[in-house]
Amino acid sequence: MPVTIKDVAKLAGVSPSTVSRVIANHPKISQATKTKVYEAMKKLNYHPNVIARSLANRKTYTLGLILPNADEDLFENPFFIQVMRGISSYAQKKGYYIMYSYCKTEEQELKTIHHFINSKWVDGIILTTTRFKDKCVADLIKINHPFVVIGRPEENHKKVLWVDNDNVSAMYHVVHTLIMKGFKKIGFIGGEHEFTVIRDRLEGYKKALEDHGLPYYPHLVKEGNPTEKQSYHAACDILKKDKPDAIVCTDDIVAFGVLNAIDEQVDKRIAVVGFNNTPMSAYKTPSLSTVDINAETLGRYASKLLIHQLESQETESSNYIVGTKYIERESTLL
Amino acid sequence: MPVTIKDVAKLAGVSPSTVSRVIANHPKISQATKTKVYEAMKKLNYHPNVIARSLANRKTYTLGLILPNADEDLFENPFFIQVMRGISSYAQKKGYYIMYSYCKTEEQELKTIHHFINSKWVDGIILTTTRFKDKCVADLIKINHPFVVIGRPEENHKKVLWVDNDNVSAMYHVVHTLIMKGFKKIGFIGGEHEFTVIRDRLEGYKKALEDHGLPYYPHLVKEGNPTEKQSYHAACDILKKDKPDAIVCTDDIVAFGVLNAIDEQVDKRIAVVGFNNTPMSAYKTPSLSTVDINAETLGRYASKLLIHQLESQETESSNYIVGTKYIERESTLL
DNA sequence: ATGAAAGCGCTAACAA
DNA sequence: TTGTTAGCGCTTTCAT
Repeated sequence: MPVTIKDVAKLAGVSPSTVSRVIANHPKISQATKTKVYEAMKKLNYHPNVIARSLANRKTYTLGLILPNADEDLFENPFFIQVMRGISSYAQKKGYYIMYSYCKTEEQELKTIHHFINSKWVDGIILTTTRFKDKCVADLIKINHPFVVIGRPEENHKKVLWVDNDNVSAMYHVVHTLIMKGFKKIGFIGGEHEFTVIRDRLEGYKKALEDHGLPYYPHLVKEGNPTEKQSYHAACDILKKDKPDAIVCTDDIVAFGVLNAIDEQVDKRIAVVGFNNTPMSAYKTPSLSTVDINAETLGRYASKLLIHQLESQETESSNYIVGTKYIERESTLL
Repeated sequence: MPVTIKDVAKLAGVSPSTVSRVIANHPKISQATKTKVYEAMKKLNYHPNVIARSLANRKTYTLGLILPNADEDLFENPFFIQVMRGISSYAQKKGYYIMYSYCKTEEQELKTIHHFINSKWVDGIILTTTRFKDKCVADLIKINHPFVVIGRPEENHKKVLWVDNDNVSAMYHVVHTLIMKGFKKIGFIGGEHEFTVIRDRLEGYKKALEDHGLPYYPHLVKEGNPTEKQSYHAACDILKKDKPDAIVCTDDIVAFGVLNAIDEQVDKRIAVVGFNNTPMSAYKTPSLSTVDINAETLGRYASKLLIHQLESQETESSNYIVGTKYIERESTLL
């Protein structure tokens, strides 16, 4: 038989509601009764039942985390685990718990989100990637349920909570740096165009070329499935037609595929830059120049924004931009 | 105002309990009322409130996942994310959700476990690593709460649900294979001795040496913090005193540190084997021979065992041994 | 500052 | 086969 609030009340010689008030740290409660109640709780080893509290409160103190389950490759990307740790570190501090769910497709994401919300499982939702016209974002806006998204949503910037890197300027900086070092013909290989992060990085790439008066060659730009294999083929395609002196990529895994393709060339002097600063990027030979996007910070701010909204606290803004850092390694030192 | 079971009952012209029975797929319910109720649910867009159901049922359909948060290095180890995916894939199929929590220390693990249980958040607990005399395991046994552990607990084999690789024979096989290839003086560098997985792999190492009539040299064996840096130093220590022709490691990250140390040697002809088949192991130059431990399968079986126990289904046994596979790559081809 | 009582939404024993 | 009723454990008006 579990010990309930009633047992505590009885032992402390007060009413259940008083015990409840003590737990909730209600202001108008005398120090004397507080002490009595705390003692009774200790003596009985009482612990509030979260489920009962949730039912009465209509608040579960749980956040639902939607994780994509794309390719193996993509998945083992430490990005997600870093994000999860960031989310958890803030949430835990605030007494929130995280429920996660892997979703294979956008359809399944929608289904999971609706289930989380309809069944009243969670107070808020965290999305970890943003598509161009994201149905999840659209739905969440429509049903007006609290959520935050990692990655800038294409529409409704103001209404939506989001955290992201400034991917345009991050990639701009990479390309700019390469150009300053004397690279002139720079290719771009990226993931699916439907994700805003890819679009942004492509935009930064284009902008940098433009600002430096360099032409944009469509045949040097490839987007697609960001696996090592696909990226290898993408690089081969480019190298068959032309010979860039550098290739920037939207992910380290993409860069690895590109490096493999370059390795088969006679002239291997092509600089490569990845993105995300995965552990692998440092281990590879040659080590890979890449961009650290501070994934853990992205996660931490995501839960921060969401929890603040749930507790209707004032926030400076509805979004955060997390800084990035270009890390130069051997793959750009030719 | 949320739509409840009462609204459905009213519209369908039945009692709330009948609706409840329809939801639970109770056998003794006429097809006619079933249809009526389903229609009413559709019409009202009704979704059961899990929290209320949990309170009435004393069952949350939620599993608590305890994740260690050791070193950055360790953490970005894809092992955990693979395990998580495995857990989730089975749980989701069975209608269970997963709540995760990162714990920095064993103390915090204990605290989190007790909180999960005391507050009635979860039906069962999943532990992702096992220490030698694991306090979490001991506590969970003491309070007799359902749980499963990934890694074989040192004590109470029979009473506890667990899944693990056969780490003794996995490492035995590695060392055996090396010996068969002509390696004679084989070192061992591993993680903390407090973890059973490390103990087991060490045991397999010793056994293989013994079975092949090779001596066990304590100065060729190091255990400690399994970071790249620490492992580098451990390897340096060994190489200062002696010159093994192979070193087996309990983790790929350890092996990377060892490779760095070897790289500084004049004679680099020392074979290295890692463990866990991380993506990095294939990318490294030279690529690293390693052992695939099927982390996702470990996770899947863990949730399977736990959920079966929660639903008091018969299980063939209280534990699973998940197969391993030695993957030979360049680091052992000298 | 504290207590009584109703209710959060669902389930289950007991009746019918 | 279905309805009635009494909880599950906690919160929260409304009194006092």
